[in-house]
Amino acid sequence: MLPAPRLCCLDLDTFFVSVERLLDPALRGKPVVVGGHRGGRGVVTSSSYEARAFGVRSGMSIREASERAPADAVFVPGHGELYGDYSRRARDIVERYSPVVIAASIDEHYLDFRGCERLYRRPGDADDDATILRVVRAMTAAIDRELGLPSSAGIATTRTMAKVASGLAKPQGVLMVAAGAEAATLAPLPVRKLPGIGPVAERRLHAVGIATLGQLVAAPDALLRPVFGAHADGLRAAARGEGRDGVGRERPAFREHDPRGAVAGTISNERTFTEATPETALEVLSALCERVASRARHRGVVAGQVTLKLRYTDFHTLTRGRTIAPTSVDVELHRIALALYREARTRALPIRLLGVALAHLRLDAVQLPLFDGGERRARAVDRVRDRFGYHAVHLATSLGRRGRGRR
DNA sequence: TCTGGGGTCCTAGGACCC
DNA sequence: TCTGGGGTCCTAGGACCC
Repeated sequence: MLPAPRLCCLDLDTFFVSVERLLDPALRGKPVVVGGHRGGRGVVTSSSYEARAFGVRSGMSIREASERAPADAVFVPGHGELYGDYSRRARDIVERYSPVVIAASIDEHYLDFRGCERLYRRPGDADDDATILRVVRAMTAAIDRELGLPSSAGIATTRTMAKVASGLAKPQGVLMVAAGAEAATLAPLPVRKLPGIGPVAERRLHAVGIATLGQLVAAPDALLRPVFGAHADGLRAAARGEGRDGVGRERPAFREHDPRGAVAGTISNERTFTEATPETALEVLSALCERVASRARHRGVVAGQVTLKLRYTDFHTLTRGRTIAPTSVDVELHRIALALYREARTRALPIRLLGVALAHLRLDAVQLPLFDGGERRARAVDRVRDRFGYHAVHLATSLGRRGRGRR
């Protein structure tokens, strides 16, 4: 028996633009570009359908978007702080409709309706599929009514198929792909529409004459194998709409930590310049370390690994990382980042980008939990550590870590 | 298409240990 | 001293996503 379409991808339409329109209703109906001021530097993070009609797309440079967008288009830098709030409010609504909700990104949630059919059934529903479809429509209507945000949803037998369906449903639509209809739904689509096929894979496929997912499914092994090796079979299966069921794992940043205190995810901060002088680079490096250290402390974690990212003006990019005794102290992180920077910077070319990333995060036994009074204490701990070193301050419970933390 | 900033996941080689 | 194989950690790079 075929599995029923019960996995749902709920996607907020042109999310950043929609939030900007809540803040400024005058933006409604106009071409809107979020990401920067007209003519400035940066890239488009979101554009309205009116702007897309002129060829403005996410990821495009603001400069190019400025050339394409009509005169009445509005460019806004965006309100990054607010998007997370609206995302959480959308999630609160979504959670009323399904017991299993996974946040995949700021504007995308996955829901699992398996086993919910009977709970939601109404006399008028023709069958279980109709029940789920009605519930999902009610959910997007609630998001629109309560938050004023448009959204779309796809419902299918696999998470990937649901994602593709939500894209096909936009704007403000709901599309269910019936069990068994996956391959036929995907076949006419360009290969790029399949999650997992990015610019590189797309280029390689085009090079061997494959443009659509239907062609990918039909492609002989001899054509795919030289290009994708062992991935060829998986790629073809994905293009047929086959995949694991279930909604997958929660985003690491939202995931619970494991019993030993390890925390999933990374914390990073980077900055792009047109061309940085060595003095600027050093100043920025210090600022980046302060930022990631501060964010780590607010999350109540220490980092066991620091990675420095460096891009030269010719776009050659390299990373240098080091495993360290876990810390979230600015000066400690800065000392390591500086060493990595000196190690990485072998060329005389000016620098285009600098980044600092923290990984191998774990809960900080010293400053947990980090609420109101806790934050003041953490700051005090930081001050002491800055003067006397990390190991100057430890709770009894964290002393056991010291031996293991050292190399 | 002259290219931000936040991420996740995967691969692959080498070190090191048993 | 030479020869293994497996497991795990570390590091660098790259593809991809929103």
